[in-house]
Order: sequence, then C-alpha cells, then structure tokens
Amino acid sequence: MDNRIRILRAEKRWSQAELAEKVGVSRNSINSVENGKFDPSLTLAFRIAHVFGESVDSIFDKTEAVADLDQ
Amino acid sequence: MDNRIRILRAEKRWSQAELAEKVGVSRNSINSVENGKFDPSLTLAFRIAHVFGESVDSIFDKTEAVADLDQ
DNA sequence: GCATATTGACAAGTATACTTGGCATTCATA
DNA sequence: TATGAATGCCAAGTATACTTGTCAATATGC
Repeated sequence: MDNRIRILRAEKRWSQAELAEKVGVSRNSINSVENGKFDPSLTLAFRIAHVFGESVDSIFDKTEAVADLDQ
Repeated sequence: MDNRIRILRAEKRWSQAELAEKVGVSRNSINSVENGKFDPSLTLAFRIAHVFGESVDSIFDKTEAVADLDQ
C-alpha cells in the first residue's frame, strides 16, 4: 500500500530505527511497511499517524484497498 | 478497538451479512470487528470506511492504539 | 404460535503482520 | 582509509486477522 512515511520521516529527520522505537515495532516492520512489502495493522497505522500528528487517511493511500468495491 | 460500525450499519439498515458481502469478508469477520474481538486490517478498515462514505479515523477509535505513546 | 432473519459465539485451519537475527551496500565523516 | 550510521533484504519463528462451518439465542413478521 502506498504511503507517505518516508516523506514524513525525512521532514522529521527520523531514521527507520527511530520511528520504529517511537511506535513500538521493529525496524524491519517499518522498513517493510514503508516499502509496501506488507500493510500495517490498523493499530500500527494509528500509532504511525499519531507520532506524525496526522490522520491515517492522510498518510496511507486507500486506492488499492477499495479498488474492487465500486459496483 | 471501539468503532461506530453498528451505528453506521443501523443507519443504512444493513445486516452484518450484507456489510460483509459489500466489503468482501466473511460475516464472522464483521461480527468480530464490530464486537472488538479483533482489530481489522488497515485494508479492511479502508473498505468499511469506503462503503459508509466516511474516513477510517472517524469510524475507528484510536484511543487504545496510541494510549502508551505519549512520552 | 410458527417460520425466518439476525446475531453471538466457538473450533480448526489458512494467510499474513510482526519479531529476531543476520548480512551486504551505501553514504557521511573522522 | 576506515569506521559508523542508515537502509534493504532474507529466513524462520510467533501472533493474530480472517475463513469455513456450525449451533444456540433472540428478534421480526406472518
């Protein structure tokens, strides 16, 4: 799933390891989510949004998730 | 995780089975998410938000998810 | 009352998010 | 140089989202 994590992280000048520590997951998880290897849980999405002071909807791109829903 | 699915579903007069069919998961999954038995994936959260025409952040309550993040 | 729809719940299996640990590459800087 | 920080990636294990199938309890309509 596309997301703005890398950009937001650059603005804050946080490494993947720093972000991982802030939201309480492993660096590998941040790396995998950031690179679209797998989607975060809703809980992790909320935690990432929280530390950046943004909404889940503004950080993660729902396009692929809802692509097949429109009648 | 607290959420407004039951209320939104009542407004639309959709059964759990109807909502499940719309978002492409089993009725058991909707029932479990609605009753807080487990949290939805971010993808499912987006799909639920989409069929109700709302945002993920407005439907799901992030309070528990971010409870331990504030320094 | 009777039939049907809806919901809550459980068990067992599958898919996937997430962990730990490690290794290679790149970049900055001493 | 060389040393460390940051990133990408892989493998194997654990945790949990989600499925199918089923049953009981409750509501709703005839």
